[in-house]
Amino acid sequence: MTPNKDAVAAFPGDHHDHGHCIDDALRQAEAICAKRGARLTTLRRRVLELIWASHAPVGAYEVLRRLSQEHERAAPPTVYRALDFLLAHGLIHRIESLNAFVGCGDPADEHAGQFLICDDCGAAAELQDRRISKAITEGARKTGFAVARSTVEVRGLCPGCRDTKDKHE
Amino acid sequence: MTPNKDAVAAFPGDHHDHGHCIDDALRQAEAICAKRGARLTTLRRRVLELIWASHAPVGAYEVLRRLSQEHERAAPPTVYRALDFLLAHGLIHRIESLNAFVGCGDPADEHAGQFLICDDCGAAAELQDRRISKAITEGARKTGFAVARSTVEVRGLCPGCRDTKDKHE
DNA sequence: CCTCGAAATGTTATAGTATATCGATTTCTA
DNA sequence: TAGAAATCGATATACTATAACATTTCGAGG
Repeated sequence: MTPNKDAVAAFPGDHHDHGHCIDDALRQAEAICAKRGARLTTLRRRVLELIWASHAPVGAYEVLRRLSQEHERAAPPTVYRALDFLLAHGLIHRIESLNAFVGCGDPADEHAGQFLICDDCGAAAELQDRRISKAITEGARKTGFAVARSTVEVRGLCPGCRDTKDKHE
Repeated sequence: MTPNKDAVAAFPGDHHDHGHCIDDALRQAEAICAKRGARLTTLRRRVLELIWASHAPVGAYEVLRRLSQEHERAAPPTVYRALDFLLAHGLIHRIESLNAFVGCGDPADEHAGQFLICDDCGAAAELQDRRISKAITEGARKTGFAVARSTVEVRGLCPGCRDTKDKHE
């Protein structure tokens, strides 16, 4: 078991080296796929890269638009199949409340997604807070419900946007 | 503030008097709308009733299909407008992970929705568990995120379906 | 009661999200 | 290298949601 990862993720600063985020994600993806004998094809790799273009979740059709600029024959199934693959291997997460997808920062570790989504800049940070998972499992158990998986999507303001609002409003 | 409502909701039994659920929901809706000077028109009332047809979330187009059988001129906006009204007044909730809507069992009390959704029978039970809300708020706070509202949708098996599975599998 | 303005609903069109299906191609493996 | 399986191409279509404007209904004030 991995060490405690409560609130592991946070919002990267405005000026972080995002190229590093992308490189890191792609390297991890390759390692994971290699280990599992899964094929991270050029197309899938490229879709993963496009999703990692920022920390804000991206819609499937936005991925399609971007992909189309370099890949003549891209159609909705092209993208959805790649997304399905990436989801199946935990390389991306689906944000239900946005019908959008975001890169997973820690794909090596199986985990339920908990997301903080900024209403201002759109960025999504992934949380892995044991207290939240535990509260959910226990709350559910009281009613006799057996938890399989859970979706937690929190909206509000990220630290950066909160500061901006404070100054200007 | 209302008294503690941790885990207020549970799954109604298979043989509960669902007519009572519907009547109760409609009565509460009328009281709330009256108090606020909001107009619970025939159409809105009927849509609320259709959503309360069961404890499983219903899609907008399913509502439309049902409504069409008695209301010749129903079109998508007819339904979506009614849904918007009902959402605005807290009479129903939207289940993001299903693109569907479910009646609110306690519309008089403002609350964040936390839902337990059975993968087998489709029923959704609403939870109002302070520990979950608290864990989310605190987990978010550690990262400097200011929570506005949160979506919690838990999938798994409800007590009834869990029993059934135990017997037959 | 009447009228006027606002709210609600009707109507048509279209945007946005996702999948079914079948055929062609590539890749892996025996 | 042939056969099977996985991937991708291509087309069509289903499902979800909203835009825009016309018409009707409702209710407050005259």
